[in-house]
Amino acid sequence: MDKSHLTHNKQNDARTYSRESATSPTENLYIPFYTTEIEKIKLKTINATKGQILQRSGELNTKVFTVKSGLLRSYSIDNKGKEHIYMFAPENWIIADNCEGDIPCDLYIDAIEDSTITVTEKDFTKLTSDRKSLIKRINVLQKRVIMLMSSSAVERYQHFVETYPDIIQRVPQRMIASYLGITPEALSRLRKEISKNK
Amino acid sequence: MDKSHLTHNKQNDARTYSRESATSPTENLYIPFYTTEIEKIKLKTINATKGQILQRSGELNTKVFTVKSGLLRSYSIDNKGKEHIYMFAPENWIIADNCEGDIPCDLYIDAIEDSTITVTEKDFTKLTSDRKSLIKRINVLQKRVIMLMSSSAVERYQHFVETYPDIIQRVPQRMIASYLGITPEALSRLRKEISKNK
DNA sequence: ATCACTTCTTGACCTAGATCAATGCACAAT
DNA sequence: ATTGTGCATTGATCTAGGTCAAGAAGTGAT
Repeated sequence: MDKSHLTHNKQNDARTYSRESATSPTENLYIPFYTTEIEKIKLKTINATKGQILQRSGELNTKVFTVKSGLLRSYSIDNKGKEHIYMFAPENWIIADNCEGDIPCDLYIDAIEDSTITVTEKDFTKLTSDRKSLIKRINVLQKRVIMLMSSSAVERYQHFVETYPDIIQRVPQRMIASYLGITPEALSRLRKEISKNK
Repeated sequence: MDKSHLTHNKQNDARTYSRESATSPTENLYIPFYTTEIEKIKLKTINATKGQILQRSGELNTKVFTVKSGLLRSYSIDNKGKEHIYMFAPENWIIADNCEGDIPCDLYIDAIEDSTITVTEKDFTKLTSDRKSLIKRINVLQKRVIMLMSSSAVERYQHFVETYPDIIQRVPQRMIASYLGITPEALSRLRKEISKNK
């Protein structure tokens, strides 16, 4: 039996791998919403050791982290205590929760490797309205990704009902199902369950 | 047995429901990336009848649709022919595929109700670099949402391997699993299957 | 009124992936 | 060398949700 995948040594490979090559600036897809020209407020550089937490879910006025070396990740923790990784951020990537100034963030951010990071303040006063819209949109998508990873169909349905009560009235159920990522049959049964339990 | 949920009449409810109230401008989370000031190029207003397709997956130079009345949706179709709705767009919402000018789009857009829509051209030449970054980010999230809804764990893993070969080398498998939305055990088994079948 | 069409529901069965528990392994600290 | 710790693997079993097929009920057109 082929066991080559069992003996693959991650750490050694990493050392011989060019860390810059796979994430060229033009391929940097993780930039959340600032450019370096505008928001150089309270910029500082810090070192984080492996496992160090830089941001916790529920915090306010979260920062924007630019990874100089090392590797960060952002993740949420569901009601069963399970982690769901939202993204990884290697060298030259930017990572942050896109929550607005006075809204508690959803994500934890910590260091997977010892890392050097620059930290910047968010400054919403300098954002144009279209960039604010974009950020809102990213936020909605962030929540949707996390829900798809961590919530049951029932939870996703209930969230949809609360968030878009008007849409429910106007589209056939099979489309709601399609939006939620389940079949119409599953949605039908799930609605029956919900109406039974109240 | 309670059958009230069975006799609920969607259409009649919709008529007595204020369509404006639930989607006030400040709550508009679907704006993709333009504001009305900048991109008023080739703006025209069209009427679409229920079921009419405004955009197909694979098309280039797709437009931005602003819904004046009615209801649109965007969706992808997977390799089994199944539709996955990415978003709904009722009155005053903006809907588009965020694909860049010369890249074929992923989404279909059609009318769920008879609708009146204004159509605008995308103009990437007028975008600042940070807005381009934001759009790219939205694009990545769009793909991730669609993948979470329509692809198996194996497909999502293979996509991850291709997209982030460097990350694979640097993080423990349980974190890849967490990113993919599956358990470490499932990832282990799935990798075994893949290595067996080649 | 009737026919065609679509949506929703329900039942029976299936499957991808989850859960739980045990084992083996690499690596770090002593 | 040994003990601990975290990670990957494997097996056994469970379950949320999928698939397939058959009705029921609403809607629209003629």
